[in-house]
Amino acid sequence: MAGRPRTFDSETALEAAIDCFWLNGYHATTTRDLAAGMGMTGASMYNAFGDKRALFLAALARYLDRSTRRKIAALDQAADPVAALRAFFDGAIAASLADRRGCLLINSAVELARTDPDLDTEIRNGLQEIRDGFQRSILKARRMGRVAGSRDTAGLANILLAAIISIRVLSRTSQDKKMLHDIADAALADLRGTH
Amino acid sequence: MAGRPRTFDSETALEAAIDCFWLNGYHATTTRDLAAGMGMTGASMYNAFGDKRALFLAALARYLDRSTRRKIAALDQAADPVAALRAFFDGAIAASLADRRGCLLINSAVELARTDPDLDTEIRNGLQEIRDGFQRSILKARRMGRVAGSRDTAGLANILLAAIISIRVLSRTSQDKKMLHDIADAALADLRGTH
DNA sequence: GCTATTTTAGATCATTTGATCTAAAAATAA
DNA sequence: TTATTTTTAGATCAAATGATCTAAAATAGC
Repeated sequence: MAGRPRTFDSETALEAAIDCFWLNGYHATTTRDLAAGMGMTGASMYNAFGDKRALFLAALARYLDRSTRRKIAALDQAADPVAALRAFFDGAIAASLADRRGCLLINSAVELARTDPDLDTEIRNGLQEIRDGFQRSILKARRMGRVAGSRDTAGLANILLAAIISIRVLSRTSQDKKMLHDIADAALADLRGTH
Repeated sequence: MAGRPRTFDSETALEAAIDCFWLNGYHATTTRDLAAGMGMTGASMYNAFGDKRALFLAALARYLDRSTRRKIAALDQAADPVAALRAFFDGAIAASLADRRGCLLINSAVELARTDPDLDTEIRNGLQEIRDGFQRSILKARRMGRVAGSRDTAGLANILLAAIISIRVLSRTSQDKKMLHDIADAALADLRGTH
């Protein structure tokens, strides 16, 4: 177990792969695009990450870890769950206006749903984690008296999930800031139960 | 201007092309998939519809005509705009549960946004037509006293657009009927301004 | 230094893919 | 019939694509 040392960092390379897939989607990204973007030769890429599908799965898993899960964790750690949800949506809108690639998870859900069992599980679990994170914040808000006890927290979580999905999808074709805020505001107003 | 007669019907063939692109998306659909699905040889396909991109544009345009625009027209013709919007969402949810391909327009927005100016225009216009159709129904409802005069009708239209997008996206990965109805119910409740 | 091991660079392979070509088939018009 | 036109069938082409191979390069352990 010696051997020539790698000239690349695995995590940096995987980040580059994320960028490739994120920009053009799975099918429109070639293995040459990937190797070039990752700054390595095709052989090294296949040696380190396996085939294109395995690389995509690794890239999506890392994206979920360093992006989606991090934001959900911020929700869980926030003292004020309603303010944290507001910050979540404000951040998502700002990110969507600055970077029009949308969300890799949601893009993948649309492009690749039901093409592969492993991928399907990863996508479904990713969306479920977002929904569950929302629901935990909603439950916390309810315990704090910020959400009426009669409300269906699962239903409210679904509404927030719908909002972030539509914001991410619409931002790929439109830069209408008001529209994105209309969507987020309505979802958050549903929490309060008032307009 | 004589010549051998075609053995296929153009509209039937285009419907078959819609089905191909709808099932697997643009990039994952090969010209051989298309020719086979359309029941013709590659040469006939290229002769009648031009290249793959042109065929996709024609398929998307026809989809918008026979699917999206037809539903918007039903909204415009309805005597009761609120009931019509309810029917629109109920129909979309039923269709989404029966056919998990989602909506070709929304799928294309995610897969192909900003890859081609013509395509971009078609997608943006398609989404705009839906939004404008919603807004006309909302304005009609307001004139009938079913929506408070103070509400921002453009904002409400955005909320309905967001709802249909998220329903169509989520139905590709989930068959959770309650979730889809939660989303539609919340959007329609926003119209009324009550919960 | 020598061997074993791993990575790298670039060529290369076998398919796939978008697209076209050729010739036969099937119609109309004269 | 004959000439003309359009479509069809299937082969075919050139490029792109996913993946692999070979040989050189670069390390650690002995």
